Amino acid sequence: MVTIGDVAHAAGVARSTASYALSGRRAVSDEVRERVRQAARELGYAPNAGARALATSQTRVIGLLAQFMPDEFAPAMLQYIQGVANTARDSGYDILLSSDPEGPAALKRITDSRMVDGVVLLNVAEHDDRLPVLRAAPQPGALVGLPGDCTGVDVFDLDFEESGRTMVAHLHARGHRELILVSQPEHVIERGGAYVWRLQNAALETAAARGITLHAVFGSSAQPEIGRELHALLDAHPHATGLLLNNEAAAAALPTVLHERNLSAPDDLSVIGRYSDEFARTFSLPFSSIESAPDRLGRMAVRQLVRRIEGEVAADAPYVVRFVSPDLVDRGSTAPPPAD
Amino acid sequence: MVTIGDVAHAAGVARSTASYALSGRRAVSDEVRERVRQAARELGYAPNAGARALATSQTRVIGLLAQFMPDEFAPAMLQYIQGVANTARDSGYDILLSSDPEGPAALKRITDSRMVDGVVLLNVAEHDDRLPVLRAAPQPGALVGLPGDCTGVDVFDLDFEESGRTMVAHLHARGHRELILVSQPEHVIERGGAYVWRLQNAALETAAARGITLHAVFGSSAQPEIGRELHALLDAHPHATGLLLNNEAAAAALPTVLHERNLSAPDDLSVIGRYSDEFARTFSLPFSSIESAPDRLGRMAVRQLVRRIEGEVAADAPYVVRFVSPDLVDRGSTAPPPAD
DNA sequence: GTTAAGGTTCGAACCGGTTCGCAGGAGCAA
DNA sequence: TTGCTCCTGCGAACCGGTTCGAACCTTAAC
Repeated sequence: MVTIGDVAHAAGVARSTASYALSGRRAVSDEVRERVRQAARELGYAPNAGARALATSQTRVIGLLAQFMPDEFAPAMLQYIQGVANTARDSGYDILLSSDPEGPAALKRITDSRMVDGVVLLNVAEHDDRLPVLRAAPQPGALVGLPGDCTGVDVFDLDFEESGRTMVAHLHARGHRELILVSQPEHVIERGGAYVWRLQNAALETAAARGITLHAVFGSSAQPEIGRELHALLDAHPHATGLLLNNEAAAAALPTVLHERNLSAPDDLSVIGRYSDEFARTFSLPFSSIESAPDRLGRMAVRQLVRRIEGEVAADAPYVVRFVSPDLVDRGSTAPPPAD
Repeated sequence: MVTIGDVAHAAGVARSTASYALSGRRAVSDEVRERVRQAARELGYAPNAGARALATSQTRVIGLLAQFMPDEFAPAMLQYIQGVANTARDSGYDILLSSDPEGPAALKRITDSRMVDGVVLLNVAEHDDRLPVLRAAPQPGALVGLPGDCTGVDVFDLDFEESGRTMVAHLHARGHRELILVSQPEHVIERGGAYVWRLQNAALETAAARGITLHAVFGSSAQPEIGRELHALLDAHPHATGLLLNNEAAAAALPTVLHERNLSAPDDLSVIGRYSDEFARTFSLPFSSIESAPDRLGRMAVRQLVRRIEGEVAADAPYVVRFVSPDLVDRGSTAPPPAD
């Protein structure tokens, strides 16, 4: 392989001069700089990443720890990954992806061996095993998802409280007085998905404050089951006029269920979901929804991480916990309740 | 950070001895080996990846070049990535992910700077811009997807010809004599998706050889359109009794279309798709399908790549082009045609 | 008792970059 | 002419591993 020594030799200068000519970190005469660049181009010189990392203790690589939950919808995860990957490379970083089932060990390996300058954790749970490892690591970290303890890391998440309030307020404003909220299954919460609680509690409080009824239930995340559950729910609450879905499987199953009951939204039932626009497109769901904006969250996390890596924020600058406000994407599935 | 020098010092030996003690590449007395290991453990030593790469010219990282097509279904892509990532780490490799829209430049950067020991290309097109770059690189490469020219790389793909034959033969064996094949849209083919042709041509030949009718058409990959197109198709060919779908959007839209026409599979229409089991689960599709096995293909590609990296196959060993035979996953959507 | 063989360990060089200190030369003022 | 500064470029050291050759010490063989 062609090294900077070869370039220097071809240009008739010392290695150090070639390095300075290419990096611009010290003044070099115009003439020499041009000769060096020319030589580098002609020889097809590309600096060796390992050597550079060794010399500068910078890898220009960001670690991305994704955990694939078998019961989670793939499109959303891929959007997170894309948001992170694209933003990273716009900032001049590559991505080291770990989809490791046992995340903490992988994280430790990657940070200990200095393969990365920083780390993004996706899908962070309430008590996440990866967090202690990340805090002990010398590299900065950014999370997507809100853990119980946010010290030492920058955190980005959707504002689930606000999402819950918005969903209820939206339907209440249109005159609905009895609503059903289908959350994700309990095992998602047990796994650390506290966001399910956050949305549900905020929704319940809002409903209580406004004096309307909200039936909150957990639904399965598997397809045939959730369909049956939705039927049962609609049977059990015949006077409910609004349906809130914080459960992607339920949203995907609902069109069929409505069809089978010969109902349509918003004429018979107003519906609001909570999922990404991409998800809506993939399943061609006609329901208005709170946009979960995975790409945006991924981008924000990387941006902040890069700022920390490059020292644009002081190492002791306070850590950020930022909630992005929910956008309600109107697909026309809400209206005043039927006159009855 | 703690270096091997620190470990050596703590154990009272030379750096080289510490290195040999840890790597086992030369004999070291039991006593010293134990002392060194002990010291490494106590100090929390982890070798610096950059330094090791520099010394050994091995990074133990595999580059993964995924191209996200906006009109492609995310779940499948994620499965490829998972298959690659999991197999890689079982073999002791990490993954450098590039989702670069402009793949060739990213590939060149990664290989030139020696960030990776080898490369896996996903979603390879008939004439793929990344291939010349890969051939010029010093690292070996493995592809998922069949390009026009396979020289210099190992190639893995589903056997689309066999898939086409199987689909037609399966229905013919059950007595069907007029079939419809919905392929992916033409722009997928123009982009280099020759596999669409491969399946379609094989299906047409098989139908011709068996003296039955096959209407082959291209369908959109967007949701509202493909639904209308399916309706139009069924209108246009009222005597067709079998439907073959090499188009994921069509498969996802079909349940609704059937419902709207008050048809059901297999009683009124026999249906076979071509998509992954994961895809079927995500959309809870009740149709039998040719399994596209993305995880399996990803795994095969990494396995072979690792063999080449580690020199288990001679550098001049012939390159592999392997087609995996299609599995037909029976979900009970095929039967003899209705008596009529 | 000398020599050969074998097992251990050490020191030095190397991988390919970056960076620091210094030296040589030009330009300018005193 | 001397003295100073400024501009360029060079050499050497360093980052943290790995690996080669040689030296040392036992032990065995003749």
